Amino acid sequence: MTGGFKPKIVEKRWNPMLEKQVFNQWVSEGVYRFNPETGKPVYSIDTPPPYASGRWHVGGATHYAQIDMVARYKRMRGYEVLFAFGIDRNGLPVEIEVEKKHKISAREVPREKFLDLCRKFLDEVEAEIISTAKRMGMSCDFEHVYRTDSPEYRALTQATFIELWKRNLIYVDDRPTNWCPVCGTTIADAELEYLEADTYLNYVRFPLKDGGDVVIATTRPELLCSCAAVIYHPEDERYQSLEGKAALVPLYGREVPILAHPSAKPEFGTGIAMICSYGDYTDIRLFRELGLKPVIAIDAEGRMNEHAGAYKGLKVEEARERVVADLEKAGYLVKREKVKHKVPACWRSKNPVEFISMQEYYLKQLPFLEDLKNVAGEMVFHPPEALHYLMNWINSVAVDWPISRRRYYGTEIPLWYCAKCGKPHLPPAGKYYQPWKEPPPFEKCEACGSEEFRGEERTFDTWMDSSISQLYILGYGRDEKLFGRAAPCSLRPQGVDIVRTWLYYSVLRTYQLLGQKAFREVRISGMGLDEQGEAMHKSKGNIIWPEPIFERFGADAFRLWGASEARLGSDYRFSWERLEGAARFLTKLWNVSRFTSCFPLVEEDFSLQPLDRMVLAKLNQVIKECLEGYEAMDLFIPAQAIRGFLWSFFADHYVEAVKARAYNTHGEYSPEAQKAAWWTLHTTIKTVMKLLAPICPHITEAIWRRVYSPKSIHLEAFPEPNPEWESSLAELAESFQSFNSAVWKFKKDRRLPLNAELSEVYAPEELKPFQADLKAMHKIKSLKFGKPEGEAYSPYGQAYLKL
RNA sequence: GGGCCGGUGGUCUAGUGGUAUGACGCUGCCCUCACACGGCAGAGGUCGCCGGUUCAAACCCGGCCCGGCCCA
Repeated sequence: MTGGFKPKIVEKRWNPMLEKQVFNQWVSEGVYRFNPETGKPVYSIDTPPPYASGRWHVGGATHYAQIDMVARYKRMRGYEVLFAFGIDRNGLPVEIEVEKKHKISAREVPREKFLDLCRKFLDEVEAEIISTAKRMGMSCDFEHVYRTDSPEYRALTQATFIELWKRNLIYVDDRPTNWCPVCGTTIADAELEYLEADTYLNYVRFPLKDGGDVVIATTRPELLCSCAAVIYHPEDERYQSLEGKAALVPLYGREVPILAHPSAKPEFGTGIAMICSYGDYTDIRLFRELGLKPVIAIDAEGRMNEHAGAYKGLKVEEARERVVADLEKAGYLVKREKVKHKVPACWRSKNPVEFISMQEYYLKQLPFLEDLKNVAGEMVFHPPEALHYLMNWINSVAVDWPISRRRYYGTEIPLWYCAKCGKPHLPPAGKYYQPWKEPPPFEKCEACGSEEFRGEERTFDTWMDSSISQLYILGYGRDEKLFGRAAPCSLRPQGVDIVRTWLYYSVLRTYQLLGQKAFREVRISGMGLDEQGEAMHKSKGNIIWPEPIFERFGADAFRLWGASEARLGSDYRFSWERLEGAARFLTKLWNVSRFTSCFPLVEEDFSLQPLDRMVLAKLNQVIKECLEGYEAMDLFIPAQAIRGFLWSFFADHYVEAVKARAYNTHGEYSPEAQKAAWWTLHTTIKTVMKLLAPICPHITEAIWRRVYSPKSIHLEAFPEPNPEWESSLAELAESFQSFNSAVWKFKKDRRLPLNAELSEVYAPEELKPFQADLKAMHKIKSLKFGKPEGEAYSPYGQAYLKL
């Protein structure tokens, strides 16, 4: 380097492999340990407990990285951040994975053994997830990772159930619910997804009792045996003559009424439909509305039962084909049309659900919907429009929440039933109970005095556990001091895909238990997509894993990409190109810092030059932008602002202009002016490091510790605009930049090196304050201002130049 | 079928009344003393389509098409 200035940062570029060292230093210094004893306000983040049945792909990893950025920002803003990290270990996906892996069925192995297999599997995946989280530089409290299947957590789930039971919010009912024959359990509406499927629309002739016939259209001919009525639209002129008549069900010969009902769609099929128990939601509604008697024809395994007569024992799909064949043979089948339609399916197994009557426990939610809309409105959403995802769902909730599941790896429903009279008994809250294998904590039945009990075998819907994570992390029921101080939870960050489940249920449960909003703020992010813009699925084989990215580019490059890829709320598409772009910015950052690190840190005897004041004024603007972006939790904004300022303005223009003064090789600048250059360089770099620290925690930490302080940058206060830096000189930035470009272009057009000398140049009048720096920067012998006379000058924008 | 969101150079993105911002990529030149994972310069878009309002529309209104999400 020139003039004996040696950089404190020696390496020419940042080595991402050093990130691990940086992380270990944080751990050994306990930088992110949550300390409830500080007087700082608590900022609690209810990070989604990643589901332990699968590792993170880049989409998931990006989401967690973004949450970490928010956490780090809040920490620098003076909050004691409670950044919990939990692992969601309950529920069906684990069971399905384990069944697949060991080629077993949960129902065929002893429960105890099955649970062990699940636990072992979960431990393995959990270790991978935590290792990835650490490699990404997450600033969670890893010393206190919680698990939703721990006795403490499950005891809390059970305690909330006991509480709600006592308040009469839970009841038993035998009603048609969504039943997944593959998983063997009831599921809630929120757990349904609609899959497009190819199927046949069958046109079936129903004879009329009094002669003649009608043709109905159905996609579910196997349900003929449970047909209870035939409907047409009241305004459908084709069928007015059918009023009051009865039809005979083909193959079964049963007589069913023909009714006019607005649920029939005249444009669908023939406009006449059959109502069966239960083909779909409409069926369920109509049975209830018309008081029809259901005939359940499908059993819990998804097979036809005795009501189906000859088709008994067949699976639904098999029965469908056989029924169609028999209809055709008997002359009832008019035609078949191939159609696409949406079928409700289990979101875990992806199998179509059946509607089957089952006795299950329900949690009342219908009476709370209006209140929920009110508390939802009290929560601040980022982005603000995301509120209506929740509102839309609340508005479409139509039935209470079935909360019991006929599965194994979940929190047990804490109930024992009297073996004699059947009365359910609740244990006292506070302990974790496993009624299927434990004796009851009471002697005899309250009702009949019997001493024999039967333990409940079912578990809860996983969302019963997940929906109290915001209470659990704050110590609800365990640490009342912390809870009283920190509730309601400050932030729920989550993906848009689980608004109707995790967010909705959390809001519901918190309201039911505490009568208040669950969160102060909610951050809703879009989904991570692959390079083609499609969602990543194991089945599609398009998953991109983050670990190779960390190896090649480092966690910070990945994080910067994750921050700058898309605005908050939009989906983000993975791109190797853009990732490389992020990595390149880090190299730039490193090298500007390296350059700056050549110069001494000075705090006095400097005299700021106009060029310096312009930079500081611009820096103020960047600080403001960053603050706005971080407050809105939209990391795209600070990421873009920092990049634009540091690279396109600071490095490209200011640094180039200030080099001569900083080196002051020939002593043409005063020591005060030279020191001002040093001070401005360092002040800007220090500030930018802090602005970027939440997004790129490793590289900023490395630079910080090498040049500025042995203490972590993450313990620094976040920058605020400095009123003393305000200056109208900021308005000259554009003119300054275009003048530089003009000179560069002039030299380029003449194939001159950029360090070639120019004899005479005219610059715009307003740039006069920068005279000395500009002169040195462009090697101009004579720099004048305004517009020259004569034709010896080449005009370049506002500049006029002569060799 | 209904609702919501989006459609801006090859890709992504800013822009809410005066013909367009930035990034990535691309092309050319340059190893200029922080950086070739660099610098400089440049090409590239009539802002999904049609119509309307207006002196003036990417931006306002209506209709349509495409993509996505949610609901029925």
